[in-house]
Amino acid sequence: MAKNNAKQDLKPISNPKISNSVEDYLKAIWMTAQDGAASTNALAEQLNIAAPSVSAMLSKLQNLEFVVYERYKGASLTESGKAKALELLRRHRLIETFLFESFDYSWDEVHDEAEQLEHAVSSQFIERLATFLDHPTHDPHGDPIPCPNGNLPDTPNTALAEAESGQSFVVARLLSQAADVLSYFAKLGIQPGKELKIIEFEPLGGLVHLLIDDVPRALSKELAMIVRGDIVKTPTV
Amino acid sequence: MAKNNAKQDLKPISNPKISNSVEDYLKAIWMTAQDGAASTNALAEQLNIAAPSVSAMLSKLQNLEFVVYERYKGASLTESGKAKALELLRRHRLIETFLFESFDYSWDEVHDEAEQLEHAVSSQFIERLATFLDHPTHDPHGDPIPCPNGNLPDTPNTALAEAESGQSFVVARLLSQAADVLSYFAKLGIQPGKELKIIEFEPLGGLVHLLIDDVPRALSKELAMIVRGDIVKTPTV
DNA sequence: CTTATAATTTAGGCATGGCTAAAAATAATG
DNA sequence: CATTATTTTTAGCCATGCCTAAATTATAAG
Ligand SMILES: [Mn+2]
Ligand SMILES: [Mn+2]
Ligand SMILES: [Mn+2]
Ligand SMILES: [Mn+2]
Repeated sequence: MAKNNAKQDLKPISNPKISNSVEDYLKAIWMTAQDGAASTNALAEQLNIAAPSVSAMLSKLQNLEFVVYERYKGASLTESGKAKALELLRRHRLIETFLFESFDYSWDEVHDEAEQLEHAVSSQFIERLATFLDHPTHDPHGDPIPCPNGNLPDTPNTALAEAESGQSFVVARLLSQAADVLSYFAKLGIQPGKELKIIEFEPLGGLVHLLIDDVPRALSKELAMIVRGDIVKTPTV
Repeated sequence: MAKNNAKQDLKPISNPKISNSVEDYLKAIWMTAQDGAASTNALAEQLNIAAPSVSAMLSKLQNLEFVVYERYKGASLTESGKAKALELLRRHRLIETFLFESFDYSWDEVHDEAEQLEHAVSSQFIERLATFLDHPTHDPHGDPIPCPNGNLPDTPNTALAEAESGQSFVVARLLSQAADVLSYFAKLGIQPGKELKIIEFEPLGGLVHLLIDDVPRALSKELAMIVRGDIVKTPTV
């Protein structure tokens, strides 16, 4: 008859199972500010939660020592908070990879499912999953998967918009979580691994003309900022 | 800026995402009573939740029309409640099968993980999973996996305790969720698919002596009631 | 440097799902 | 059938997270 008698000690022994919400907040802080401070509004926006609720949660996270928070000045992760955030990010991206590779999820479907599953899986599950997938370093969007120790694999990060006429560009990553943006890229055939040939940049509007699978296409500057990768001087033969 | 403005209409349009708790209660009612009525205490026991909490939840389930509930007389599932319960059971058992087959989970580890995951996966995930596993009919414990329409595949259900000296018995199912019981069976090599030879039953204590993988073993009557399967008159050659 | 605007916090609620202690109903027993 | 024992419900709390409306504080403009 053990029941739920945890009652909470003053300093929780160690693993009082962080709630889904707390996990998502920590991840959001990391995504918004990495090592800097994330503002209340930015987090409210990211999480789609009203600002006062965020305010309250930031105080709570401070008590849990996941965050350093000063009123009106935003919150930044402590070491322990950062570790939790990266752990969740690892889970999220491994799950996305799995859904994409093994379950034929489309590119813009993986995120929502992973957003839920990330909270439900055990660490045993995650390590078995990593093994099953042969320890991938990047997810289907090209985002780096944090290692168990929190290291982030290197990731090419030159924007397509920074390339020049005549160059080739290998896509490594798409810096967007918006489903409509992602499926638009998918429709164009722009995905990690794909090689693009830049025909030319328009002088003023910033439009870029390029060849995707030998088909001529045009992309706005905004979208060309989202596409990240490497410039290749010597096109593959 | 949609926010969480659902507010709940009088009759919820259709899918206001049932909570984990509600799902677990419905499953517990099904497991405790199938089509009959489950008592408050039985559910409290199953779910490891205090009886007053169960009482409150049963009223709530009645309002949601998942249950017919009369004070002091227990609750029984409505059609809609039963459908939800079987849907969850399907998720649970498919997930257990997956963990066992693809992730090398041991037999007694699958349950706890599935207990969480079952609430987090979408129906898209579940149908992809079913395809991935090639539409299994039974989980690693031999429990039938409900079909999407709620049908339960047939399952051999003769207790080992009902067999007779000299007969062979093919294990199909182990009617227990207790991790210690399951790992004890695992240690003995008793698992779905295994063929046992019954040497003899002790006349009074009910102990059964049998051959498992040609090794002589003894099993108590209690355990022999948990092992379910088919009696085979003609041992395989 | 004052005022208008924007960001953030406080105040006050609400829903969900737990708990314990005490009352009430049902079931079992002499 | 009266009394005890068991089961179940009621009453009263609490924690978590979310919300809106109303301060308050910071920031930007004039
Ligand atoms: Mn999430
Ligand atoms: Mn991703
Ligand atoms: Mn569950
Ligand atoms: Mn099972």
